[in-house]
Amino acid sequence: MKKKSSARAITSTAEFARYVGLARTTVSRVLNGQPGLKPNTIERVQRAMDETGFTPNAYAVRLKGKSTATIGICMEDLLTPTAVKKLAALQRVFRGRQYTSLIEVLEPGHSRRLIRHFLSMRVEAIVFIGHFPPDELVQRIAELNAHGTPHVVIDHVGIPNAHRVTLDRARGMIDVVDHLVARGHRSFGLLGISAWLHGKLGRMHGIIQALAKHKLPFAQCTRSLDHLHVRENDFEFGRTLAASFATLKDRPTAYLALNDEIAIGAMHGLQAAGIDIPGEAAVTGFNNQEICAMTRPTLTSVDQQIEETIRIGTEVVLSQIGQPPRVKPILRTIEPKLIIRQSTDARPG
Amino acid sequence: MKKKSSARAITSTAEFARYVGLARTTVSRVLNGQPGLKPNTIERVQRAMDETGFTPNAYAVRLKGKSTATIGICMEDLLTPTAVKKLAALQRVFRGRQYTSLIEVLEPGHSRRLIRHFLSMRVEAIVFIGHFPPDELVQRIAELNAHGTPHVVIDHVGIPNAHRVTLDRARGMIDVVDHLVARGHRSFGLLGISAWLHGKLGRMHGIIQALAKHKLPFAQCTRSLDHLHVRENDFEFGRTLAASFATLKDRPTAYLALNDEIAIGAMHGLQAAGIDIPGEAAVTGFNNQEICAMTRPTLTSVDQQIEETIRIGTEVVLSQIGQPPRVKPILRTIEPKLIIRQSTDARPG
DNA sequence: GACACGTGAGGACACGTGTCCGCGTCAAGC
DNA sequence: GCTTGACGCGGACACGTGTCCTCACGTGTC
Repeated sequence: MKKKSSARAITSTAEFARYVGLARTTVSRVLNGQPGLKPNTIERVQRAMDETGFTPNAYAVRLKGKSTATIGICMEDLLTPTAVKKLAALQRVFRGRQYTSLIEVLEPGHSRRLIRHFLSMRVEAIVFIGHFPPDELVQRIAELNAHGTPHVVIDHVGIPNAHRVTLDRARGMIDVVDHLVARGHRSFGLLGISAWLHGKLGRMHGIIQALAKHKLPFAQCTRSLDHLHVRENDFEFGRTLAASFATLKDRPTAYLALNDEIAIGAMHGLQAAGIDIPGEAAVTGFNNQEICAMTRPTLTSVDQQIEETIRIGTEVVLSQIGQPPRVKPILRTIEPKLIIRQSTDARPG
Repeated sequence: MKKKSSARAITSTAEFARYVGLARTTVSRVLNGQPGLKPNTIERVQRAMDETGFTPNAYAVRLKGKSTATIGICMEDLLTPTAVKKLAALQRVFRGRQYTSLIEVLEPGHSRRLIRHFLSMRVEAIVFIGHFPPDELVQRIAELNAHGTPHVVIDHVGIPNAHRVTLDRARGMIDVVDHLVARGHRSFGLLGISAWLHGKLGRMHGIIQALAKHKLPFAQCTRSLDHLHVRENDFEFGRTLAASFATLKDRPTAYLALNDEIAIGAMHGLQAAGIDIPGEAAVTGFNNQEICAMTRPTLTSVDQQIEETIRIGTEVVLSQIGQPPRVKPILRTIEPKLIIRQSTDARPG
């Protein structure tokens, strides 16, 4: 409060101790909460800190060997809502456990430099969120393993050597197909869902499995027009896809989209062609973003269970700290949850 | 590549120098790119770094007095899309200028602790993004000023002592009203827009100004039902507000919403009451989020010009570094931009 | 053979902190 | 008056790095 005109900020405990009129060691003991100090002394230091705004130099503190209590978080970007929701949840959990987060965005081709930055900051673990060039990530994980730095990869495919937490997308699509079949649908348009990615946890695997269960032949019951348009996985991609489907004679009655944006685009495309949703066509998204409740009709989607994903993820990564390196990669899967809304709430035809 | 079985990671240049077979000082000179070294020596060090994954301890480097090149970014939350977009843009700019960002979310009541954390990390400046408890923020800014640490507050009202970059919301609403008046609208419903905030740059100020320009008496031409519902500034708030408006005999033909979520909720509420948009009612949002292009009809909104805001913001904050403290707070304003879409693209019925 | 020059070794110090240790000082209790 | 604690002082060392300095070694040149 006393402004003090502050000639210049105090930058060391020595200087600060002179200001308070105590020995540097005494001040240090106050700051670290050691016993054997008079309440009066403690209060003098507290007051002086408020007056001067002095803070111990974190770099010197960490240097002396105290744990850095820092976790590196490596993001693909900060643009997709789901990625950011994961980041927010993650930072909240770490903060609750007294860890500081070091958040960085990875530009493809610079992963090596970024990891080196994390290591130079002596992070105790690294979390990867988003999708990265797989060969680059595999390489970095191998280096981290050799280096003994714990890690976890959140929901990324094709990184067999990594500890990871992955959403069971197959399970999600099984629920979607079950739901639509129960509503009477027998023909399905696939929007942006292709076979070339993922393994047993992949979407396509779930769709095939579910159709087989209902004795519906995959080849006859599904249709994809992805090859007709530039794949951007966004609203516009969904809209043009749907426009193409709308021109078909025997078009599917249900449409499964890779994500919510494509699904919403598809709804626009279908509606623009005069097709009623859900009366004449059902549409499903994936990710269950807030936006799903704001469309007309509201959009049935699959929720990623982000909170639980992050909870498990932090568990996986924190359990490695201070332990000998694991030989076998950890794999935890998360069950998504189908959220049914208006866009699938009618029987076809 | 060579795995090397890595007994344990190398943690100091001394140890590393022994590994390479050079003197510590020589290694240090290589790492800092000093002249007078044989290419062969440099290459030996590079190779050893690749083999061992050794990285210099950042805490020791910074301790020796080298600038920390770190900027603290204080966020309200990581949930709203606009806040996150600002964060992403900010980090990108700082990275391009070789600054590291320290990103933290501020929980109300803990601002003092957070700022102390930033200061202990010896950040060279602090950026605030989002809305905070004003008295708390005013206090923190005063402390930063006394401490000599540069700062900038992005788009926050009621912080007169801070350097800040603020969106001219009045300008945005003037453009909105001009547009709607040109389309023939004369009566306006206000959704979540109240007078109790902001000054000359506030929305209400712009609305009043614009209506006056068109000789439309404010009291007769505008209507607010905010008091009827719990103010949450979200989709549901907009929906219920619109439902209330729909029951009015002489309801307005145009609706100005505080943000996009309310606007979209309002569109749902009006449409549910059988009112056609834009034929029977026009709706405008604010922020121009991606979602505006995904609704039916697409939503006219006001773009925050985030890129420019951040560009100016970094300019303001970086210009303070290494300079004597400014006595007068800097204030830069940003002109928003009206994006016209379907939701206002008709003359009232 | 003397000299300059290029290259690297190795010692020294500083940065700000935590912690240990021995030594004063002061007050209370006998 | 003496002992005994409680409390604080001040010296010392370590942490890993950058930088400066002196010194040694080798090579090429005159």
